[in-house]
Amino acid sequence: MNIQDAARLCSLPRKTIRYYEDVGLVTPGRRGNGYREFDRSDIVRLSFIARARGLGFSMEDVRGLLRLQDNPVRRSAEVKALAKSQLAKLEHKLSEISKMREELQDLFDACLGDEGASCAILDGLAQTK
Amino acid sequence: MNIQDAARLCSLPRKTIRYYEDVGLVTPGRRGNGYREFDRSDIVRLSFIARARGLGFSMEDVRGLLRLQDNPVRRSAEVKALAKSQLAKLEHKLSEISKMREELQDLFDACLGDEGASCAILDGLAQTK
DNA sequence: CCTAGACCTTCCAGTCAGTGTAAGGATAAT
DNA sequence: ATTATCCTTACACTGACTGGAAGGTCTAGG
Repeated sequence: MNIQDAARLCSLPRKTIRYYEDVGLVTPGRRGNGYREFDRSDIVRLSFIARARGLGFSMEDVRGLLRLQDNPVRRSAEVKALAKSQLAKLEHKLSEISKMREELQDLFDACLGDEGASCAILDGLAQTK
Repeated sequence: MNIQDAARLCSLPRKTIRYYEDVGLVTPGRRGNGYREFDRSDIVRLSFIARARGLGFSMEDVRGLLRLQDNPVRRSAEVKALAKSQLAKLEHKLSEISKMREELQDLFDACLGDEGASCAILDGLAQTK
């Protein structure tokens, strides 16, 4: 299977698949003409990566997850620890962004949004508290 | 005032202040010896940028906000429009990350996290749905 | 006057996870 | 044979900084 079909099957851009090969996450075979040849196991691996990235895992973490996935004597506790750390990161981000939204919403609500120059948002940003 | 004191007053790393000058957001004066000289208005401007960045505005947006701040005949409606778009971005991010967390939490809960190799998290990532 | 340490400067490279583009080779359909 | 669509590599760029090297300046103490 060529890269285009692989891309369709794992829902990743071709460029991204080449990049993942560059950084050593996948090693599809090569045909005589230099074309990459993707088989079923490459697609499974790429989909695994895509899903892990979709949960926000860093490339470094994905590497760890793949290492565990490839290791038949892994301990699921180790996987769970990675997941826990990632959950914490997601929750941290959520609270950060949620705080930003609240602050911005307050400024937004205080701003008249009319044709005048006076603006509570700019005032809020400029204030030397 | 030298850059170190400026950095303290606006709560930004020195490196970041130099970067903001590089990209044209601030233009502190220069002394005879080549050192930057920050005055009160530079600090206000840097704090403005820091606060806007803290609300998640992109550098591009910050540029727009500064342009409006500098323009005495601005319409506050324009500022409010920027804020609205930023609020929408924050909410989009929140829902994305919230979805990630939910999915990951489900896998996390299903994983035994013991000394065995069987792992619901890896299975969830590997499944070819 | 000299020196040590703490400032300051510029410039270049690296981060993360890709994405865009150019130049060129291979294959498939007509 | 031609055209269109694939495929390849290599390099540059993104955002928003951050780190480090190499070198100039300033201040305090001896």
